[in-house]
Amino acid sequence: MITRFETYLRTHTSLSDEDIERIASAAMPRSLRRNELLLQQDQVCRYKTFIINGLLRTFGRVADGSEYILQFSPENSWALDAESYDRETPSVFNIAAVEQSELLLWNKADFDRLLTDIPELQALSRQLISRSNYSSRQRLFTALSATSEEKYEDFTRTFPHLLARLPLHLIAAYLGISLKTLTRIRHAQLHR
Amino acid sequence: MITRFETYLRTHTSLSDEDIERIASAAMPRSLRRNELLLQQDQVCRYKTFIINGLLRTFGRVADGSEYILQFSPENSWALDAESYDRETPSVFNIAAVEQSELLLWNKADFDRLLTDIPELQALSRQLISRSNYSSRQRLFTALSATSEEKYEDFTRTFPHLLARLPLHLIAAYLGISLKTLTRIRHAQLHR
DNA sequence: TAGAAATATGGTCAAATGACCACTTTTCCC
DNA sequence: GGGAAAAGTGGTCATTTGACCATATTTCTA
Repeated sequence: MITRFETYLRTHTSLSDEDIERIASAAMPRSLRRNELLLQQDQVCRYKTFIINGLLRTFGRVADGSEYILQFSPENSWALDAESYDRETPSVFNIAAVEQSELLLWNKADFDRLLTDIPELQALSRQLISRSNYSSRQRLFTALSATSEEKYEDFTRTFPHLLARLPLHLIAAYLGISLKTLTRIRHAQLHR
Repeated sequence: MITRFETYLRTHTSLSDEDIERIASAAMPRSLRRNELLLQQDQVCRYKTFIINGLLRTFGRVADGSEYILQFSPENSWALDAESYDRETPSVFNIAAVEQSELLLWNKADFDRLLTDIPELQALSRQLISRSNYSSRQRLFTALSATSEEKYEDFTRTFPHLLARLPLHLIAAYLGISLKTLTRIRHAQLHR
């Protein structure tokens, strides 16, 4: 289980075996059942989370109770509410499991120490943050400018591997369109 | 002119006079007329830019030529395409002046040196990047979840000082709605 | 394995939105 | 100062979208 994480580190960095071992051993394993929450809004996000297998979603709720998804985090990726984690303030978002998932958690104190002690982990961390920021910027632009159909096509292009694992209403919540609109788009694409 | 930037640094950091002087003297002044471009898509973003006065917009174009605005940068803020600047790759976005503007530019080599030499500048830089990321995340959520009217109200709440300086079609391009819809919202709010 | 819950699709209707056009007022710049 | 461009508003109509409802199918789980 932890081996998967070690493999991830080995393929994404050139960290020494000792460092990898040190990072991995600071983690707490956790599993999440389908729909179980990892982080609830109004709580502080206390952990940096690596997904070993399964699939998480980060989402927010609006006044009427409906949910909109900011991000999906499949195996070999990370999940956290960065603002809440960094500033130790209550989160406005939630993180929950879409599928039964296996996770590794680090609390902030431990992870910060690893970051200061292991420069290459810091480099990886920065790289991940940057990439995530570039892609949210791109996503914001798509959200502003694309039609519903373009948004769906963009999604299928960008995350082909997630398509089959997600119920349509979650894809709709990610695209910011109604389930009805999404079904219509799919229907129209069939007859072409 | 450069004094304004020095004042900015003094109120946002506790940098020494020497450091402030060093940072300021590495900058190139530049002015931009209304609608003049600072960065054009397909070009590499070579400068970190501080806005002394005036107002910039960062925007992208879609196939049909219409524009959508990612960000406004008024005086005492910064503008750049982070992804293009960091990776020295062609930008997909443009930056242009909404009003006649006075800027300070640093090229990457110079600014990187300042960052390594002056830890507190690095701290400020990190803080600015983080804040910008938190707010784009929040903005993405609004773009996904809010109605046109809610988006406009959110905008007036968040940027009351920009309202009077911006023509409506630029606000519409920022909200990702048509000018017509924006006019309708304003019309409806009058009769209430 | 049976019942319950989740999922996918479709129909209908009303509301929201955008495209296109016209007109007036304001602002800009030569 | 004056002509041109930009900005703001409004009308109309077609399209898109969402809300609500129903139903068939699949999946989950007790």
